[in-house]
Amino acid sequence: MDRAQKREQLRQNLLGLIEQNSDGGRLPPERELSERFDVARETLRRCLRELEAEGLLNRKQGAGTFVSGQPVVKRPQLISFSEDMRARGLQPSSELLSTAVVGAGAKLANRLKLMPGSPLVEIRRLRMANDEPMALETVYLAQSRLPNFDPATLKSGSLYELLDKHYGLQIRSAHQQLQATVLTVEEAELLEVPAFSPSLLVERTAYSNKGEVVEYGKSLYRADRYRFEVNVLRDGEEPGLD
Amino acid sequence: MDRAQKREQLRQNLLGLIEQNSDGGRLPPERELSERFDVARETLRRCLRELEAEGLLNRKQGAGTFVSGQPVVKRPQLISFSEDMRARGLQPSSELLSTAVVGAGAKLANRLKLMPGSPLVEIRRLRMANDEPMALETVYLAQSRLPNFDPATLKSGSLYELLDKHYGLQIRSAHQQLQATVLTVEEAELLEVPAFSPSLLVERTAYSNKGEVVEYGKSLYRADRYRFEVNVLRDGEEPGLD
DNA sequence: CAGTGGTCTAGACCACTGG
DNA sequence: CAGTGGTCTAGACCACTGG
Repeated sequence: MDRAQKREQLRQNLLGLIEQNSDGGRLPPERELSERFDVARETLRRCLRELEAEGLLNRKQGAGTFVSGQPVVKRPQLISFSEDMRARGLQPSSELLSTAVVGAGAKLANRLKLMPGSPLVEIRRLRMANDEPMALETVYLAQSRLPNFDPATLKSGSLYELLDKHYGLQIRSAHQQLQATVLTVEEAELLEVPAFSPSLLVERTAYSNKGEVVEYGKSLYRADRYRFEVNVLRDGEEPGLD
Repeated sequence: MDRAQKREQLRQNLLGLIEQNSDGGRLPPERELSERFDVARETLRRCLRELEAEGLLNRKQGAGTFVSGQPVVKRPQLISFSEDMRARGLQPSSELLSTAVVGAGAKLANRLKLMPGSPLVEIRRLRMANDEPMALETVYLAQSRLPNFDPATLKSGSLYELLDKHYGLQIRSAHQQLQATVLTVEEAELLEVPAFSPSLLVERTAYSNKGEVVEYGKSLYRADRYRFEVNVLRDGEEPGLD
């Protein structure tokens, strides 16, 4: 039998045990399990660790290994504004405020990993939900990656879709930073709230599947209409570290 | 030397090596490292696995272990305020503002899945980083789960630790909601910022390993000193799943 | 092919739990 | 205190890489 298959087999056996002992049940001790399934205790433990990381098990030193009836927390995903709004039951739309080509300043050059002064496409959009302003978004992309870019295509569609279809750029991951801020008079006007209203500022750096920075953007969300949600798990173990 | 300290020591040594071989450099082979740092290869490997999961290393069978300059998406984790601050290189501390027993109103009863009117322990703390106010935190727990609760123990320690040690309650996951808001005069005073300053409001519902709601809390973070970070992946891809 | 990381073992001892 | 999970070891063999 193949080695890799051995751990897979063991995993299946353990999953069987977990099914039988639902919610709160205790598994036999590790030494007994390792003997029963004919694997070394460390091999068994590695498998148990993975199942624990997936939320199926719960181990406590000195006490035992328990089946946890807990639903697994879903990993947060990168979704576009449109997807986000639809998931909230709202109808997304956009108003293109401006597009421009600007030279990258120090900060933007750094974020996008470009030489300072590199030409950037700047896109400003007012993002609406059920025809009410929800967020003010400014996005920067390296112009060199977008030959013959036509801003008009953005009037209705999604930026990510455009990047994918026209330029083969696929966003794979993003780093987001959230902070609270206060709107300027101009921003407040666009979002149709009183000047100096609070706002949730989301900065996003998006990476392609090759690890290149594709996009840097900042969105100002209306504090009265938008909440950001995250589900998180406790503990350092990542499932399947190897 | 303590066992746990041994892996910590090893980790520090490896971090040192990583610093020296920046971006793309190759680490010595595992067998050599394990000899150099006087640990078993499996121990070394476990440490390497962790560093890889954190995105600092990149291992490839047959080829070697490389320092990765690439941003890797880290799974977001539920961490306590103290852990959060330490990760940011700041020294956490707390000032206990008040503890009280209050009856659950409709909203709190709903959040904590209790009958309205159930007694709740309310804990208010000013959380500091490097002795400067960082956040104002209010936490609610069902009193019935905390027999003989002594608020004094909270003066220095971590709430999660207390829950674990004294009551066997382990937090396994949480749902967090973030929004921007404005501080009241009283809140601003405690946080030592001007009245009506913006603030990042984080609401958290924490679940035990059995799926019960353990804690509901809200924290007001100083907008000028705190950013919340999330890394997200597009689509179903999970890094490091086996 | 030599050299690398990946898997697995059998066994020792430690740290914690709970009666 | 017996029993549990947690750490670590020394060594074997496998699977893959790259010249």
